[in-house]
Amino acid sequence: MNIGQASRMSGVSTKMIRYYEQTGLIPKAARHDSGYRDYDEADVHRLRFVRRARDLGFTVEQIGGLLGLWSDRSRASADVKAFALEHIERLREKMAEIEAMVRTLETLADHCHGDDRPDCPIIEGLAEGDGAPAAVEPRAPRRFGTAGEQLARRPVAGSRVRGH
Amino acid sequence: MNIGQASRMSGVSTKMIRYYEQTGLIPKAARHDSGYRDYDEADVHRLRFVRRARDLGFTVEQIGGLLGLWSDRSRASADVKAFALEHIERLREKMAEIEAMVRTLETLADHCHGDDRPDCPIIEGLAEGDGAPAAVEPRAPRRFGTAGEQLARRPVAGSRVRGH
DNA sequence: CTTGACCTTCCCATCGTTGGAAACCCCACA
DNA sequence: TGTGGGGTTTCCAACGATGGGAAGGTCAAG
Repeated sequence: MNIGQASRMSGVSTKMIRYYEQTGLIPKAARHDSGYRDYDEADVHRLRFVRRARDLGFTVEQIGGLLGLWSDRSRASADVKAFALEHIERLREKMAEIEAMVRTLETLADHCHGDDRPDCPIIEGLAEGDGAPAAVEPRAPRRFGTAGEQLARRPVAGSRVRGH
Repeated sequence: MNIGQASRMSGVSTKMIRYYEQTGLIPKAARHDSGYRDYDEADVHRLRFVRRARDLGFTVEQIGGLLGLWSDRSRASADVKAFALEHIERLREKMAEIEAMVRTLETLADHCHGDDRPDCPIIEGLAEGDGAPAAVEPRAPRRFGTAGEQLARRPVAGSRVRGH
């Protein structure tokens, strides 16, 4: 089948299928004489695997590892479990960071009367708030970046395949 | 003061200070005869504001809005509060997405014995799991992208200024 | 044979951030 | 006065995952 149908069946956009192939996450697709990529059920199966892993927050690199574990019939289930548990741990850290943001913001918002007057503890909190970096000892490098950095991200993607 | 000192005092890297200036988030800095940028206390104050907002997960664009609210003495505190509450809402959505991932992964991991044998419900869940996109109706476009997409992000950044 | 849907390979943009190169500036020390 | 080292300037590129679009080739139905 052509890439479009594989896309529809897997839920991975054609753009991403080509990208995954190009970066080596998935093997190069077979080609028709025309040059069109040709996919079979196994390919679609793999693409679905990739998409589900992606939906669970694994990076493409990690998915490479998962694909390896998938096709390695000699690997122990403990290996997979460790992989998953580590990922869960990372997800929890991310959640904790966001939760901390929410708490801070709620505290600020709670103290803001939210009426027509200009005085606003939220803005003042941002302007004068603690955590003054000059007064703060160097924070240890964080393994996976601030959650804040993750929030500034990309628009519309739940609409992956259908989106065009 | 030079950019380096402003960076140290604000917790914003020199790179980012220049970037914020270039993109218009902050006004162009004054210059010495030498061409070096020149910052005063007010500039540092603004940079700190930006950094705190960033740490709370606001995008640079949103921070532009916040800076406007900050300097607009005629705006109502209600405006700021609405801004904050909306952001909190977005943070909560993000958390909920990640939480859903965690739940799914935990369910899978719970069913994995995690020993030397190769059978692994985690891998099988990825390979065969429900949510088969072909069988699923088009999901509505999501306003802020899947949380999964946010997780593939950047290394080391808590070490912003100290990092070099 | 035309039309339109599909496919191909390109390159570009996004967002926030870092890295590096080549050049220039400043200050202290000899 | 020379020199060295550190700070600074601008510019260009990369990351990761994704979408957008152009310019052209292919295919199947009419």
